[in-house]
Amino acid sequence: MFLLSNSPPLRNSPPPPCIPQAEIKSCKTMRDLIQIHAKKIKTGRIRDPFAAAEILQFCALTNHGDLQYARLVFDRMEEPNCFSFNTIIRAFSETNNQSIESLIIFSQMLYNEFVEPNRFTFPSVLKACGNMRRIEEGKQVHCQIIKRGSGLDLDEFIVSNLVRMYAICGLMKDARKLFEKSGVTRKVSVSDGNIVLWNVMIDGYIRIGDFDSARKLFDLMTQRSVVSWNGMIAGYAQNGYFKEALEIFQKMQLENVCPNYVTLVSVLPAISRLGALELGKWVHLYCQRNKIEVDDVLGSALIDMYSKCGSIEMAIQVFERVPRRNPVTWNAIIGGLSVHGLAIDALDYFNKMETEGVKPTDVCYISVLSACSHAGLVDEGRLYFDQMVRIAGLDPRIEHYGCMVDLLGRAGLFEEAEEFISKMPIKPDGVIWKALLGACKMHGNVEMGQRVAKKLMDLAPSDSGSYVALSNIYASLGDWEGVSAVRLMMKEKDIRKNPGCSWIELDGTIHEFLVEDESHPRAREIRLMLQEMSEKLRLNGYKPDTKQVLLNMDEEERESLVFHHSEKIAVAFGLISTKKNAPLQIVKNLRICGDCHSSMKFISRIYNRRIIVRDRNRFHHFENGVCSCMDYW
DNA sequence: TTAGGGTTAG
Repeated sequence: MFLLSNSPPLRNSPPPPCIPQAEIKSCKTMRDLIQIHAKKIKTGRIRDPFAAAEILQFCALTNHGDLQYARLVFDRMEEPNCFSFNTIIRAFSETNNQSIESLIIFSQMLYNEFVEPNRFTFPSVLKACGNMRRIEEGKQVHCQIIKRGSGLDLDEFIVSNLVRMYAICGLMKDARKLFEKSGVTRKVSVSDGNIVLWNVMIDGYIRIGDFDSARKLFDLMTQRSVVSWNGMIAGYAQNGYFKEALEIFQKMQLENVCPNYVTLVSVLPAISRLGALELGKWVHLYCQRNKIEVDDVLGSALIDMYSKCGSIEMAIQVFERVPRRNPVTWNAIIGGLSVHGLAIDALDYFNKMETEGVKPTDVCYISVLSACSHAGLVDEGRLYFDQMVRIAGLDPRIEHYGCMVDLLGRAGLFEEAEEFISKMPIKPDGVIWKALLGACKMHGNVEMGQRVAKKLMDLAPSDSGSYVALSNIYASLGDWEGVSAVRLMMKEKDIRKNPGCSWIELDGTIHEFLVEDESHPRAREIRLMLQEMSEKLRLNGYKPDTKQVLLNMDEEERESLVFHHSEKIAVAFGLISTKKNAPLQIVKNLRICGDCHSSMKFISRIYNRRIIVRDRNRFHHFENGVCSCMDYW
């Protein structure tokens, strides 16, 4: 309900004196405001432009306001002054998807003979143009600024918003010109207003993917605000430069800059991807010590961090304490349980979510189907897929089809899987065929394996994955001729296997290892540990599995090679660097190999260690000679 | 004024 006067304002009678401002300042809700507004309409005081402007400001710009109401207040103003125009333009420029209103009102302002846009008008108008990526309108506004003179083009707010507009639209050359013209690059030190300009430029470079230029500017800054740090961290983290994101985050601590809410939400995904649990725990503690509220967004990031860093127990704990849960929060926990192989729990949480009235999203169904597939729950998987389509009315995406093919393939239902693919309304991608190929390898289905590998090779001729998988199928059946043929093909086409890489975090530092890696400062001790491990494992009945080695070498060399796989080096380093019985956590960029998987089982028993390996697809919790995946991965 | 987030098949 809008309490707006329907009677036309009396033009000739002067408005009564304005009521004290404190009345509106004490408003806490729209309800309070509406009461005062009604009173002003009744007494005629609304005709005082200052009183009306004050009402407008509350509705348009405060947290408890209502922009729709503000628009009606503005439209009813008989002669809106410059202040009111600026207020409403600013309010719309800051509201998602409504920036166009700012431009419409701005053009009304240009036609209004009683008001002139001023230095407070242009920043918002430029912001609106930037938000909508309307560079043509933006350039026209830029012309207006120059044409009107009065030093508008030197105003720091206008300049920074001009630079922002060009930067956000990707026109970095124009942004750079203005940036350099502003003189900030010539100043010895960066002052509180200039930082904004630098930040805007950094953000612009990151948006166009020019990380070198962004970093150069960042490094040149003699003073930075938390926004400068956040910009670099979020930029790196969202574009896959996880190590760089952590490096900046750590540099930030060294320079005694306090991270804020945005910093933490931005850095957590990088921590998750790298599996840096210690750092993740530090972030969580930092929230608690500095009273940074763990809301649904930060909570989701923490849940994801704990689950991706191997601590599903902590992920559950954070989930239970989050004050409100949105679909992403639910997805984070369900996805976490799923990659840890806790399919039943994942399905329990899914049901809980539905009971609480939260509608599952398509992303959630991906986690649920993936959980079913890893646990071999074929019937449940079929049921959920059906539920998603028929009841939830969601269109399956390629990821859902991928899960289903994986589910059917792992269960050995080859015909059903192939038929499923043939009926897909979307063209199957490489991942779909890889899922089926993986199933062929698992069940030794050479005939289908060859066909699928051929399809994959046509689809992505330079991707080593299909060649490696086909070679592994031959190898698992002892067909060495087949293995050599694939090897020859790879050699002819100069296709190389992606190098495996594993890492382990100790005291907040990430130690990375490649196969046969000797580059670590403690390489000698690691080598001795690997020898000791090899002897102890053999004494306990371990037999090396060298089937998956692609290279042409004799058996002894093959055995040595598999024993120097990156994940084993990481474990050896963990064993010599941590206290007795302490759990070890390893992250690997590819899937764990069969030999490493069986070795980890032995190591967990012989050395009495819990070993958690996160591979490309999921978690393996090794304890007392058993893996949580039950060898089904 | 500037940055503004989290979840996703193999």
